[in-house]
Amino acid sequence: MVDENIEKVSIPSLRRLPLYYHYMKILKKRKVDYVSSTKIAEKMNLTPIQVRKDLSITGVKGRARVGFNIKDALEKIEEFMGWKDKKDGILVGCGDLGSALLGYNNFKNYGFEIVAGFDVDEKITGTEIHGKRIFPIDRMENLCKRLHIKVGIICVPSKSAQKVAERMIDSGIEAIWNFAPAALEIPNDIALHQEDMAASLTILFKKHRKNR
Amino acid sequence: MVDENIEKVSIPSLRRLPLYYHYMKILKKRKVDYVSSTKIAEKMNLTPIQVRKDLSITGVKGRARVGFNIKDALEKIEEFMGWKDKKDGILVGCGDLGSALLGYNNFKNYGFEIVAGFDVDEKITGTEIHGKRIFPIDRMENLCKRLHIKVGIICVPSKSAQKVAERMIDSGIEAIWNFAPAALEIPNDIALHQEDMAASLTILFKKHRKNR
DNA sequence: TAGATTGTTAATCGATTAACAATC
DNA sequence: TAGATTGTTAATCGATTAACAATC
Repeated sequence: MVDENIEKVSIPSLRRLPLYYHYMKILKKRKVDYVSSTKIAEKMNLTPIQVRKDLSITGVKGRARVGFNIKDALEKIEEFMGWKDKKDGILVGCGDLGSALLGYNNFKNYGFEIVAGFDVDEKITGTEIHGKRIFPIDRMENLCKRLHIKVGIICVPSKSAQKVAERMIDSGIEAIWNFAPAALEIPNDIALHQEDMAASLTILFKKHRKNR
Repeated sequence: MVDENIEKVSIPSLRRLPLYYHYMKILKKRKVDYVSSTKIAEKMNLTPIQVRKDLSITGVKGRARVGFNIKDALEKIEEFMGWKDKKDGILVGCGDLGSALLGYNNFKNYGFEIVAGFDVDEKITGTEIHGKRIFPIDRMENLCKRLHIKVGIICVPSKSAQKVAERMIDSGIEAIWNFAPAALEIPNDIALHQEDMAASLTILFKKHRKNR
């Protein structure tokens, strides 16, 4: 049942669920116990039907006239999103953005931890950034295989991104989160999520233009 | 014609266009002049039809049997995406992530520039980060109004995000790029783009799980 | 009870894919 | 010329929205 749903969930739903989650977290802190789809929808300019549909994939059940139990809903969202499964990852490219991600404390709330950083710059290899050790890139394969690490984050300049991706794949990485503005060419069985500042900026600008 | 299309373009298309762009940039560097939709589609596991449909919204015309002129296509994408229009923005919350964004050089390729940072921490106000001056948050309204700044980036902790958003709106900001994991409640006429690490991570994990 | 809210089934809307004539 | 590729129109697919019975 749950496994069937995993296949069926749409990307837009996966983007909305965290918003409901953040909002319900705040309500929980305010000691609120229940919230209706109407209330949630109002806050984020969506329809109540959409909120109910999204929440229903997580398996949470609401109560007519009352709404959703916030504690339950938070639990179910965490479970469905896979935030309860612990996952380790490594990060390559410890420049400004890479360093920021190494220190991003919120990852642990989503079951994710970056266990090490890699870089080519000998000035930073051997040091620690935000408590994470930084290794030369030659050590990646050994470390990833030894610790069975499957998630890799790319924060290198675009022109090195493809090479780093290939090296990650050789190291046994199965899921790549790419922050470099580069179209990676990788096999079909490797999961790729592209974080694209260009796309984000453009979506923001287009929405802005539409409003005027 | 162009203005009609602006309304019609889908978010998924806006996310794909930068990928074609990055890829064509590389080809251009390699002195390649033309590329077919088939070739592009192959590289990113899409269909050629989808690539042609996406490209057609930008107004670029291909040539049968030859494909798309890369120089033309890059030009048209830049134009359509609004990367040629110069836009200034400010950033609030100069912690790790905020600092990284202040130093993110790629923004200028998309016509965007962060002109100043704001923070509550007196240890950093008055200093510069990556060449950008950091001001106390009280100065935001005056500066934004004076320089007609319409774009604001939020990099503060979640619990302050709502307050910062409201302050931005008071300062005349019309488009908010929110990196805090918080569901902002803002008027309908303010553009909002939520950058959600939780959503990104989850999409990556789900793709990964599906592959196995 | 009355009425607000859920959850599900059906209808609509929009994006992707297929088909194919036009073109180089 | 033959055949690869574009661009457009039509068909399909999937996500959103509407309708409404069930429920508390």
